[in-house]
Amino acid sequence: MAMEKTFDASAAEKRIYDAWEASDAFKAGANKSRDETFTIMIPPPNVTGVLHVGHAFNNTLQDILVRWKRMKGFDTLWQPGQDHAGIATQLMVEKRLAETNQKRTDMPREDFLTEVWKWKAESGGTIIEQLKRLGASCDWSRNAFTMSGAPNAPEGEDGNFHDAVIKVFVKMYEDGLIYRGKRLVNWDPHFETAISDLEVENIEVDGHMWHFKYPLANGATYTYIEKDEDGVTILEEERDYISIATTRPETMLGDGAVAVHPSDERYASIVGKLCEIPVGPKAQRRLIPIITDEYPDKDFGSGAVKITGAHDFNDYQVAKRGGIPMYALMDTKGAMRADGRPYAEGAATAQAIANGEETFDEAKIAAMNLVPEEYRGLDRFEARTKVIADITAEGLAVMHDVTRTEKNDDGEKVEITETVPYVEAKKIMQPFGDRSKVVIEPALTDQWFVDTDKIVGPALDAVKNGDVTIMPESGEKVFYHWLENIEPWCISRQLWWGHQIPVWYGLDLASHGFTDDEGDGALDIVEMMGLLSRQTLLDGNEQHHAASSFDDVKGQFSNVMAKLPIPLSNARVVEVADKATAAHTLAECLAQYAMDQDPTKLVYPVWRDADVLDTWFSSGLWPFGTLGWPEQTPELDKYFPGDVLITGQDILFFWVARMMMMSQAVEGENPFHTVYLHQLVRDEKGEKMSKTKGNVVDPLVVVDEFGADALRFTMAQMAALGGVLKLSQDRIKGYRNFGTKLWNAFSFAEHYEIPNPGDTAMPEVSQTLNKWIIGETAKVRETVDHALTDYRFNDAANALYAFTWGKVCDWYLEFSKPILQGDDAAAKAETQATLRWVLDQCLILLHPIKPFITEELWGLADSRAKMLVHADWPTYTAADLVDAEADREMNWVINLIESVRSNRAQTHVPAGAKVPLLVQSLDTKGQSAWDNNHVLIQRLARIESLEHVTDFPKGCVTIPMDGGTFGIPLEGLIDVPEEIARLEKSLGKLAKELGGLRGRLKNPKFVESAPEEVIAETRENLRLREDEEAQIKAAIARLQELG
RNA sequence: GGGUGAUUAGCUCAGUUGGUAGAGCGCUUCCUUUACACGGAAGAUGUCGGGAGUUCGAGCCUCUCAUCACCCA
Repeated sequence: MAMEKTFDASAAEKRIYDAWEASDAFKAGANKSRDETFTIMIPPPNVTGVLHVGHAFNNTLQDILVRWKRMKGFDTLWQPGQDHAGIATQLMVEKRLAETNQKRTDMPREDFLTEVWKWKAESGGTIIEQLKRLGASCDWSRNAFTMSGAPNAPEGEDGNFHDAVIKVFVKMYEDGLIYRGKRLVNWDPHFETAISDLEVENIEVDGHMWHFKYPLANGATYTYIEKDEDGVTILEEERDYISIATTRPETMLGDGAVAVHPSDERYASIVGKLCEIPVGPKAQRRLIPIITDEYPDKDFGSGAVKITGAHDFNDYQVAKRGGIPMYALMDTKGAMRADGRPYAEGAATAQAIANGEETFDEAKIAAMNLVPEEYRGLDRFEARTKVIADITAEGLAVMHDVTRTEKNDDGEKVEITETVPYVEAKKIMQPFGDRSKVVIEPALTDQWFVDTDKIVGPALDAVKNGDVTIMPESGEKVFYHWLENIEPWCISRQLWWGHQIPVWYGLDLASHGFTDDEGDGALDIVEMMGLLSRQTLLDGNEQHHAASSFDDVKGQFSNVMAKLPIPLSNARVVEVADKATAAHTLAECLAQYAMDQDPTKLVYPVWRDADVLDTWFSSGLWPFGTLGWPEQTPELDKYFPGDVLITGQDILFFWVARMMMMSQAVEGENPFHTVYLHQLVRDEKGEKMSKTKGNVVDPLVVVDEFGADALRFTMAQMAALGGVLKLSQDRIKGYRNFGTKLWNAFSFAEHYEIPNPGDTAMPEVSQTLNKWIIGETAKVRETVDHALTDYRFNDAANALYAFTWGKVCDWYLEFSKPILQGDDAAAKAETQATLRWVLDQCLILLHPIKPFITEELWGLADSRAKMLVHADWPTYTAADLVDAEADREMNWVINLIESVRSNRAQTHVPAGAKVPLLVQSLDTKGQSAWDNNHVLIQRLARIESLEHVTDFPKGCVTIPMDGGTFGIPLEGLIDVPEEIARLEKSLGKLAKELGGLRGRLKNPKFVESAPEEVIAETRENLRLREDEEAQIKAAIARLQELG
């Protein structure tokens, strides 16, 4: 069966991939011939995801390493899987529900989760199929999912991941590494959840800065003096207010203070006084103190800053330092709060606090709603507009004069000066949710945090002491910088899709005054009812415990209850939906008890945290969760810790650092020894790919057009460490052509009817040509191994390209033609065997990068012991196989052919014409090189004959070679002046080089300090150049005689 | 504002302990020669961003300036 003209990738790829899978070629440990393991954990793509060019790059590199190690006989595992991707997936399913006018919040949580699982079943396999099209050789039988084994998972989604996540949470909770706290977090008003710092994108947008007057209390005044840089007073006036600049007027209602810098003389006289927030009902304007803090920048705005601890990260720090109350103004949707007691009451309490007349704690502040009735329920941006309008209307906006030119009724230009509110147009950095794209609101909420300070140490040390290498090295600096300044990691998310936090809460009865007034160890009805009538159960504190299930947590609550007076000490712990239900249930059962005095009916209701864990909490467990942890499986034993993590630089903090911290915190080991970070893949101009720009390259479209191998080779070739990745269509096309070149090398072999028995051993050879190519093969094998060992994928790809095309196809195949067509049966047989062997080596060495076409060509043989995917990687070395003499001779031949061709072309000898060749003073080595290879030389350089001469004729082009000078007599064929000009040009170049070489050698310091071999090399170089110069000069002389 | 990286042929990029610059694509000329026109042969193009320094010698090391990109504020 004759080979097709080119490799039909689209037809062959699926067939080949199916054959690999059918033979379990990718299974963990497949083709192992040694005990060493090689493990790569795939960075799990989102289960919602579709393959983008970053995945294609990332997974190509992983596949190259895995295929290479598998062929080398390592016990290899490439662990695949997907991430449940909390926010992204929930968003996706919500969008889908919206198509049928359904909303998540209209359905029970269970039903929504069923929808998500349904959606996962439908489209979760997409990315797997796409990875297969790339040729990814993952052990798909082990495919993992970060939500596997969750309580609500449908059949077929069993697995250990949920257990692992819960177990780690409980362990870290018990070890004191996880805590609950009220802190300012990034709040996404669209998803109504907290998100981590890393999920926030700060984008510069056009904003405004408003300037408002905060009147001093009781009509106080002060002299405001503004000085310029030289200390000269430029403004002096009496003021009864302090001017505040803000980009967020709607948060003024929550101000707790005004801060100025301690060194700011302008305000020194009013520090400690009170000023009035100029918004809200006049009767209840709140007064807040003017304080000092290092935070305000004297040169920014007015130098005075309003402090709104619950709505700004900087203010939060100031408020914490200064003990300033932080009043939360917004609800979970980013609208102004509408809950709680009337504004007047809240404002009065706040005033009492500001006056120091009343103490406060977190819970008390949190319950207060300081939004005046007229603003309640407004969206935050509507509220902003209204606040601005109200303040301006009252005359408390800072005004300034603006002059503009206008045409009056007569068409004349007139200048009009108006006094308008002072509003600066300003670029401001605004935080956006990376998923929701809405403005993130800092919000003061109760969240769960990992105490990263406590677990960051081992991860830092691992890199510092070299246990984990980050490539490129610059990644290490970035890693240190982030980890050394690490913030607590907020891990709770107010979502439904995810691992529900395994924490249960109960009302803290001890703190509710369920006290035993009589001290008799028992509560009587009066004592209990007294408490209930105060109705403080809902506002009060809670206690919480973590455990992997409700049954496990029961005991912990019982233990606490046991310390309470009878009969509460015997109450049965039951689970209810939420806090409100708990309070209700408790009250009801106490009332019941009051009637029947039956302690067996007493219950203590607890409720589970409704939140789920940050997706990255579970993906942090990926290196061992995928191997069956917490079960001590054989796979865990064998494949953990793994070897290399290949991932994008953008994910270093999100994932890499957290995996390192979690692996250490849980298993006490580093999850891998090497991290290979790569950049974002960009378009050919170096710009980020984005849908809006329309420059997104779909890897599957590329695969359709050029085949997976071409894309893979391009990816490998781009993968220089630390480099920017620019993907260009032309390159991909070029490497597709490379595949065709390889294909044609095989059709060459077929054309010459070279036997193809398969699995040929390296032949014993006597022909120089064959010795040479075997040596070249050994060299490239070493280069490839070294390159891949060092993760220099581009070096490996380039070396293989240069070898296959530049050595095998350009020279070896050409050289072999005369032998293959000749009569020397022994030489022919040897060359046939060598050629087959060399081509097989090309397939083996190229297979990790170009798996499909190589497997296809491998299959052309009569029989093969194994598929190429499991072929044994060669171990021969250049030291054993390179024959220096053969090497020298073949290079001499190549050199001669190239020189003759070059001279022919430049002197316009017709390409088809055969020319005679002359040679002068050829030494024995040269003569033998000629004798051995003259057939090749004559054929490839189109030479008629060789004649020994003592002098070259006039009009002869000379070719200086090691061991003799060749010449082509061209009298009458060449354009003399043109040829002289050409030679003089090269003489000019040579003179420059000679100058440099001579200059160096004449410099005594160079001779003194440079290493021996460098000097020797320079001398040899000079000798050769001088030789060349002499020959060119001679050639010019001859030509001049002619002219 | 802080950090990291980049700046090399027309384009996209290599260049591993400092020894005097390479690849692919594109371009020019020639060739349809019995593996391959997704091919073959030959060729042109670089004060390695600017400036200074260390060195016998700098694309590579140091400093500085400029421009760009990304990350974090």
